[in-house]
Amino acid sequence: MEEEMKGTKTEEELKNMTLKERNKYIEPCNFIEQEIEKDIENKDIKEIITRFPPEPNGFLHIGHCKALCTDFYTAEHYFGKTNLRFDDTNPEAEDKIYEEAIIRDVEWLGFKPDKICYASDYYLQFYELAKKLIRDGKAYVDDQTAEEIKNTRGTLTEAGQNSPYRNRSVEENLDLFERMKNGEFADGEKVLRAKIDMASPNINMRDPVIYRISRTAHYRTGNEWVIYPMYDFAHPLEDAIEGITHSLCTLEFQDHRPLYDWVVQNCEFKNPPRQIEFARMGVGRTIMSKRYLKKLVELKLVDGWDDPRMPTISGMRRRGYSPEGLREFVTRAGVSKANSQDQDPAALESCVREHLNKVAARVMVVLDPLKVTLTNFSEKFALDCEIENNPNDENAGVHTVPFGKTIYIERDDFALVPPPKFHRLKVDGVVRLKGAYIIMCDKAILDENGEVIELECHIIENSQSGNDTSGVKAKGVIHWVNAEDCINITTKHYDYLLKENAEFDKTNFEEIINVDSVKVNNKAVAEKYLEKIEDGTHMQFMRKGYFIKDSKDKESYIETIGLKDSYNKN
RNA sequence: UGGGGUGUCGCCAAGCGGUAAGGCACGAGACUUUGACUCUCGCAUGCGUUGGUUCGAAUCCAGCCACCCCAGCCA
Repeated sequence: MEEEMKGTKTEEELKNMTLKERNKYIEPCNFIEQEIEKDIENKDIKEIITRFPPEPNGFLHIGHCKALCTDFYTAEHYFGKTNLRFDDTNPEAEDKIYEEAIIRDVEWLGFKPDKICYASDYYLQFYELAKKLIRDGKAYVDDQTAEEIKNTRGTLTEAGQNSPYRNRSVEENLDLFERMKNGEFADGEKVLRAKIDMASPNINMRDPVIYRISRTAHYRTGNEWVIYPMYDFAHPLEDAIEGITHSLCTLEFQDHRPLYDWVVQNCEFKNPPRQIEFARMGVGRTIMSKRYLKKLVELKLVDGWDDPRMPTISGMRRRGYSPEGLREFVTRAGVSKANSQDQDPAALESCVREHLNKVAARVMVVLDPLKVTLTNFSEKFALDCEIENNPNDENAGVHTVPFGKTIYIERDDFALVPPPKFHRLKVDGVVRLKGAYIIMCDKAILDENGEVIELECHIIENSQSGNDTSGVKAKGVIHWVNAEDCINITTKHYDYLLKENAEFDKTNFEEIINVDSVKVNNKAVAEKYLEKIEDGTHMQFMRKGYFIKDSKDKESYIETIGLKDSYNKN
């Protein structure tokens, strides 16, 4: 009965319902939503609120896009909200430039946060809550060094030992913590620890450090604080303070969940957020570790965080990937708890092509030109060839290319010794020039090395595109450029960042990266229309691939991704 | 050898006791003035493994096996 009711309501009707009523009509689309559905049934939740909580210590990459989609789409599905929250609790690593890049990327991807907030917004509350834990006998100041704490934490199979400072009085702890805050101690001299259980099989529960001293200036709060809360303390509180109902994170935080719940409970929040973990998404033939992406940038092995080979959102944007393509990729990948392998880059590329095929402006560009002289060209063959701007968009219109006596075709569209099933140009063979005439090749002119340097062809009478009465059938259609009416351009082609079959394992970094992964081509010629196309427009160089003008180097065109090619594959 | 997780086609992934969705990749064909796009067809007698329960198991139970995560004053 309920099943039948699902999907029978309009957006508007659903919007006006309470979460519980709406629950009957909304179909969960992954295991997280199945859990949310149960929570809506069993708890008193008014609105689903999630958060995307990056640390501003690097640029977002395609893996973050998965988290972004999971956070935003989940909330959206339940007509809820999502906060963009910077988890800025470690002043040593964080910077404004990363914050700005993240905001830019989130926006570009099309996500609209309900609000933008910062862990540092709550520093005072964290501090007060820490004092509450101390007053309740649930936290203590530890004088041990980092080394000592490490040595008494125990191992995976042995329990840890209690700190000698574990049983200080509330008064002493309060005093010491106050003095930590006031800067009376050196960095690392003291920490605040939660008093939980040094014998817990879960190492995260063995009196975790929740506050430390650091005099590094924070990029937002400057030197206002010298004590900083640790992730495990701050994160659950950030969620609770913002009223987050579902705190979605990756699998490696599963072991932190008991601590997360401990913090929320002991700080006495009445509507505790629920942490749910899902699998990270990786992509093959690239590096996704933030640390190593940073290294690529620092060692100048790439042209910054937005190098078109980078798996960063900025890099993919510069390369010409579209937000639609990226979001579709993540959606297709799905959400699960399985520790799965990397996605095949072909899956990403498929999504990128799919969207670009719908929107790209078509233009004729010859990447590797071969001169063709049309020996019988005369005024009667003069023609403004019409080229559709986008066959997938009826409103896109056409542009024209003047036909002429001398043209360029793609070098590999001609073969002296044609392989089987080659239906492009060969001596005594015919081919159609896209939007123009069918031509026949009479002669190939070679240089002293036997390289073809020019072709002499003639135009077949009455073979004009759209008005062909010649009776001649050409199997192939090739693109071309008028030598009298073209521009020279530079194109850049990129290979994968990682060598084939190379597995990134953090020790072989320099050997596995593909150092020759950029190829610059200065020979390309394009129809003049290319100049009229606005910067930032996705283009398809017909029969070749999708390109976009480089936003950094305006003199060149970046190949976003090649077209599929079932001929050259064989 | 402690704890927390996961194992379904080459890859991702549905499935929630009634007899293996879908996407990518791949293969065959149709169409095509982009060898693109689109379309059609094919692609797990099998769900880590071994037993058990059941009329019936990928789904429930038990035992094995494999892999991932955890011993930062990082997040």
